[in-house]
Amino acid sequence: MTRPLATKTVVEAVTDDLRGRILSGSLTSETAVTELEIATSYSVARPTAKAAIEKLVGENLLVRGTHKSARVAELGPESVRDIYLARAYLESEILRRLAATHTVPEEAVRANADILALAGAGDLALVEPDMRFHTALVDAVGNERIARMYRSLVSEVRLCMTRVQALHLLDSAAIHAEHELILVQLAAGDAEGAAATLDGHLAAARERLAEALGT
Amino acid sequence: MTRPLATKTVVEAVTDDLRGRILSGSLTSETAVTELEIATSYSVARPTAKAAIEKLVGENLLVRGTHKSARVAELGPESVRDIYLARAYLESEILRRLAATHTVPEEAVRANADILALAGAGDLALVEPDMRFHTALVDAVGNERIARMYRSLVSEVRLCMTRVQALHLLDSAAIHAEHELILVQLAAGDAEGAAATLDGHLAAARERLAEALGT
DNA sequence: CGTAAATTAATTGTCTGACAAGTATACTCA
DNA sequence: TGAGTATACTTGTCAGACAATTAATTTACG
Repeated sequence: MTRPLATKTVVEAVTDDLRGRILSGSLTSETAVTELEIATSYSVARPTAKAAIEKLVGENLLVRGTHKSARVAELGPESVRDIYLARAYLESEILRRLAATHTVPEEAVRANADILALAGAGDLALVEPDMRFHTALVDAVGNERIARMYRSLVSEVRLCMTRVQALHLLDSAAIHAEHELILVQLAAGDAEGAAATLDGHLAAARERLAEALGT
Repeated sequence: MTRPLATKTVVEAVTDDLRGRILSGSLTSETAVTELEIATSYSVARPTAKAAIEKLVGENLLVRGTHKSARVAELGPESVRDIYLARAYLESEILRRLAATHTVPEEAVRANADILALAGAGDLALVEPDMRFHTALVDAVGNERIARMYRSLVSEVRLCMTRVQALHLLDSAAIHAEHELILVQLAAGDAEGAAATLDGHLAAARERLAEALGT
């Protein structure tokens, strides 16, 4: 069996780099993303730039109307609440099912340990292990489509977080403690408890983020 | 406020028609979908056909590797189980939340009535109101991203169903009864009961569909 | 006769260049 | 100052072409 090596087409390369720029916050909704600008800055043809933009529109990271320039999706408080509520719907049910089989994903344990290790490394550094913790839970159910759906949400969540990276929204100790509680409840098979803890965990983050983005 | 009138670009028109042909089953995974064939049959340029194909790939209705022709996504038993399990994850949590507020969506009630009305109209006719029932429940939570995720699953479910339309997999009376029970449990605020009923409802459909598609 | 290598055909990836169509802005004239 | 027109900018679509890769067919050799 030959391993499928990661060869990237030009469109994919541009898409990935653009996505990185969006998620890192160096591309904001203030500046328009025109096809010509992308094409010239990457030295590719316009159809190539167009394809990359349309891919990101499909991922809901960019928005654009017909004959209008694409822009980074602006995420107001209502979008943040929508995203986090969607997360809560997905993840609380996931926890119920994991608790039913007393499953405690190893990757989630490692990710939570990393949160403690990075305690004083700045707020932005906490985002990655936090995301990894939740992603590990989702992946543990082994459902391809659930994982796909969650990925699309995660992109938007990261988009939010870069906007408020300067604010001290994340308290590493509190996050670690709540995650730990969830893991304990999973091991104990306490489905309702785990779901409730997660709801609280996400609700707190949601409201703080929504408030920070509020006009 | 000007109403956004539904003008379709050529790419959208081709995409919509192609999607219809896929969901109706007139395009199967046996025949390859080449860019040139689409371009000539619709009398559009190849880049236009390419864009339409890539849109449908983004919707997981078509699959294709680099430098290979696109094909309708083949859905074996494992895909069916994956899809239905994802549905169960989403919908059972949705029912819990709807039950918490004793919400009984009117559209779901109407859809379930239609299932009875179409009792003897052939199996394929039952798919539409069945889908409408579940979609109504999802839409009732008022979450844009949840709705988006569910839509992508529904497309794949319909893709499955067209493959087994000849089999008598759906018993309208049983479906109606289970739906009715869910609505009653929602009204009573019985979250666990509604979730359990749904799980059974989806599990039965899933196994019958998976078995029918089994090699 | 069967297997492996080489050639050929088919398909997609990407580019250049162009024109049409729509949007938004700026400008002119009343 | 306000309204209508004119202009620049951007996207939608097309045509044509070449490169790169995959798959199939043919050929050569054991």
